[in-house]
Amino acid sequence: MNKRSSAPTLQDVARMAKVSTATVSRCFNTPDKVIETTRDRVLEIVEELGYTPHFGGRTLASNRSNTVGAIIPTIDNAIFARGIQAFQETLAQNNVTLLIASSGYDPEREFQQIRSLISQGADGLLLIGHARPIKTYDFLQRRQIPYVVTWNYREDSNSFNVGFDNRKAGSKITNEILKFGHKRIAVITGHTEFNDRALDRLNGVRDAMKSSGISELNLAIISTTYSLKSGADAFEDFMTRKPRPTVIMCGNDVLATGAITRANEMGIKVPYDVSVTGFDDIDLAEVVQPKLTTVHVPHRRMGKSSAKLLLDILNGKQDCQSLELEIEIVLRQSLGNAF
Amino acid sequence: MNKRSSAPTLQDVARMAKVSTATVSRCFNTPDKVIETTRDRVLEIVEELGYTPHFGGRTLASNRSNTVGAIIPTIDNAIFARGIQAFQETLAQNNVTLLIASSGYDPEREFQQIRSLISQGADGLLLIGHARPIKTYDFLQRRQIPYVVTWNYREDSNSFNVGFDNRKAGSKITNEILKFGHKRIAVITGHTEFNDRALDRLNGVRDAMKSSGISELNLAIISTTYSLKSGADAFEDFMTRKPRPTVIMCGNDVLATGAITRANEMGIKVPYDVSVTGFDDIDLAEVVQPKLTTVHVPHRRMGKSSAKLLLDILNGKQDCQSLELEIEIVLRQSLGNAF
DNA sequence: TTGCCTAATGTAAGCGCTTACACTTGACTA
DNA sequence: TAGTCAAGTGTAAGCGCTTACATTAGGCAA
Repeated sequence: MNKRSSAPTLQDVARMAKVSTATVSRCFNTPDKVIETTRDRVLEIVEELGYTPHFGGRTLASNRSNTVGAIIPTIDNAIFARGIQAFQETLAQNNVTLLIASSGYDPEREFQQIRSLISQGADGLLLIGHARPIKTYDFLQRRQIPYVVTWNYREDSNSFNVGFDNRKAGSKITNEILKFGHKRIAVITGHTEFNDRALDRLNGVRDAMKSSGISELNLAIISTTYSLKSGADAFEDFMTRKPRPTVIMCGNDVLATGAITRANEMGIKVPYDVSVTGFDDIDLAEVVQPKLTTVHVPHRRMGKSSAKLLLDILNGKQDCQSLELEIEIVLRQSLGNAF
Repeated sequence: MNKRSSAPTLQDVARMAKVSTATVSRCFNTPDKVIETTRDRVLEIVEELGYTPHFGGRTLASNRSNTVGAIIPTIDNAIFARGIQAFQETLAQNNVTLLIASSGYDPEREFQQIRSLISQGADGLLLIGHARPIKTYDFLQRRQIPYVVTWNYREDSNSFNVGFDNRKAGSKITNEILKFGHKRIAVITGHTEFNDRALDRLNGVRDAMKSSGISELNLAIISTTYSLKSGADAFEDFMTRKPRPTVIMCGNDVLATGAITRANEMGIKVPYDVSVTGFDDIDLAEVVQPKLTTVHVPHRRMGKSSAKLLLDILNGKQDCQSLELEIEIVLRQSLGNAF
């Protein structure tokens, strides 16, 4: 990597403005401690030189970076995009920069990324979901790293936590489905290892079935990766089984869209031949035909609230609180009566 | 922001391993200059302490950060997600971290973000498109910042550049459309100010029409923001005009999907009543009914190649070359004969 | 006038790291 | 045997910045 040789330094500015480096520094950090005439002169030079403070020097000296990190499973998925965008916007309003890294749903990589972001100077972190190895939590604990867990809310969590209860959400949509008279339920879920959102949703389905007195024997599950094609393939798999399920619940809208697309190709009519539901309520849900009945997740609010909480923690605010958000079921056309 | 007080330092490691700080440092940076027994001892302590090198110190001392920044118009859009994901993966393979910032299509904010990323220590940058104010280029020039422009390829660019020629692409799909006998063409484009991709695509349409001897009077244009709803509204607007266009070309697949969705709602049959085309070939294109005829953009290849080029530049490799990628037209169902 | 206080600014230490240079040791060559 | 060299390690300077503390100057009360 090459040198950033030509970058002007605080020294350069100080020399040209005929003040000490301390004064220049104060112009940035505590402007009201510098008399206006001096400040103007300094800022003029700053402009002229195109001076930008050197981040490394700054963090070293002040032991803070105004940077937080977020580690998300993948960038390439609409599921996270909206929430992260809101998270970032809120941080930006507070002059905090966001570093984004992705783990590819791999806890080991997540751990590395956490270390990497911390050594990059991140003051705090945003993490998705609760499920991660103890050693990761140990590290966070030992290094006293402020962090917020989002995308899932758990009553009993030891972490600061903003999100919705995926288990309740799973139950809620299942109850809705049961109202339509469905008995044979199939679930296409994302892999549940180290993905507590997926796992909790699935357990929510089980909860609801149990409390309605429906045997687990009526529940069929395929777990797969999050892609249109996986959703489509899993759908086809279910449709070749006998007896067919009457409803196919999908772990997110991407899987559900894949399923419906395949249904259309196979000439299977949704919801007349089989119902399909999604989860998330991303744009896709209103694009696919028939439109998806799904769980509406308040992504933007989640991102914004997470940012606020993390900022509060970092600013040492007292009694910071975890926050549970509510979800709603959005009834569209892909869920119909059991036949 | 709070202190990271409890982080162990190089010193701590050195003391516990009974070596100098230089040796510990070498274990990380030039491991083959340290004899194995020493290295093992050091790494053991590193593990035990959960030591992570302090980024600030590191950048200060070495004047490099192994970090590059990317400024994209928005995170919340599938258009960029795939390419950026590939970009990031390639960097990660080379132990380079990616910082992502978003500009919201605003050149002023882009400039700020560039400054911010640079002061964060980014060694180089990825920028989307060529269109930005001179002062931004001046800054990049003056500070000698290595950068790669992507998502558009221009023969005459002064910048390192990986992408496809949006103008040619615009022509190419227009020619395809003309083969289907279309004469009255409507375009729904993103705003073209400081968006050279959109502008070039539009100019490509004009080029193709001109060389086929079709008057500009047969071209209607609406420029709008990139969202499903904007696409839908613009579509409806066009459909109420007389005479109606026979084909609606959309600046990207999101707009096109919005258009088709609205068509379905209005009972307008695509492609029998009107044809619709997109641009990008994201997942959406195969989900919407009818499936989209669109321009396939090699997003992943673009991201990967951009990363490689940027890394080469940063490593001071000689004769780095800009790279033009080819696009292809994907014929699906949304384009039919003019009626 | 003297003494005290405050506001503005300067001085200089040191944040954690890399690296040029110096030193030590042991092996090899002439 | 002395001389040369390379490998492994240590010493210490200094990267750009913040900030505790020191200094200066001017205003005001006694």
